[in-house]
Amino acid sequence: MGAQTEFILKTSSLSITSSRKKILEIFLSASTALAHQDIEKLAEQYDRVTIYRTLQTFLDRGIIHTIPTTDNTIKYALCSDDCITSGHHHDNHVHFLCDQCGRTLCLDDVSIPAITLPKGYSMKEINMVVNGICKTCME
Amino acid sequence: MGAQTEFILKTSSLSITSSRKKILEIFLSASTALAHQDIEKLAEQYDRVTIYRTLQTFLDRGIIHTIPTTDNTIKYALCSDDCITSGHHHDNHVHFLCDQCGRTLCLDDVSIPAITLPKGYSMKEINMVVNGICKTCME
DNA sequence: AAGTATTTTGCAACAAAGTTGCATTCTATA
DNA sequence: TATAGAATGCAACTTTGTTGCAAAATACTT
Repeated sequence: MGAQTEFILKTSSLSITSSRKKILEIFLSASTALAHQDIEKLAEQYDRVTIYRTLQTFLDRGIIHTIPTTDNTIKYALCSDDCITSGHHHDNHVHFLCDQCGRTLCLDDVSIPAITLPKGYSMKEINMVVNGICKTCME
Repeated sequence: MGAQTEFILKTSSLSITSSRKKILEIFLSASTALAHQDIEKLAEQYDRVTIYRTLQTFLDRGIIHTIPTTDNTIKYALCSDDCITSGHHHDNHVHFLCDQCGRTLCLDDVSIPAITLPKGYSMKEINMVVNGICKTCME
């Protein structure tokens, strides 16, 4: 556990601090994407500002990525392995937001289909987010 | 112009007020999706609270829809005609966010491809947002 | 067309979310 | 282990969003 977080930090040439390890652990043990607020609650020993700055650092290094939502919050999730090790970010799966339990899930098995943009547009990133009821809430 | 905004309000059985007309006019003459902040600047004669409430009302009636972005802001855009008149909201085109000029464009001609969710998931809404450089900025 | 019920607005106060500068503490490295 | 550089915590601040309530505007009835 500690080893894994330290490895990720070293790989991204970030210095190893307890707040970074803690926040990484939170992501590693989370089954869903997390909002800033979620992380604040789970890492309450650290200052709000530290969490803002740590999340920003992780985004810059491609350790985590953001998932856009329609409710004015941003959710963060760990990038998959190939996403971390490769130079730039590419996250090719669909995200699912459950309207009932509020969780944000990475549908790793559902990849984003290709689209053709009109002439003159260049694509850098693509996001596909589905709202609905998740498997757990349907049962 | 005034006639069009009043028609939209009447169709949605909303009372006709100057702030609602003004905000609708802003949307009608905008070529891109707008953030709350944009509307505040363009309708500065009205209270911030009024704008929040008006946008919420328009969302509830399906006059406008939201576009999720990765930068923690929500953008609003007019729904297309068939989107207004039909009972519930269905916005089937891809949205484009230009990283250079910051504008959010509705790519009306690019429809969202169908995807298959894993067993047990039900889909209510789907959003597809592309980041990159828009046509105007590429020239 | 005037009066009235209802809705909408603006204000004030507040709560939450995010940012910045700076002094202190911690980490990496020689 | 000493030190340069990076990260953290704190305080103060700005921005963003919310709520209650009185005043004003709108819609409706006669």
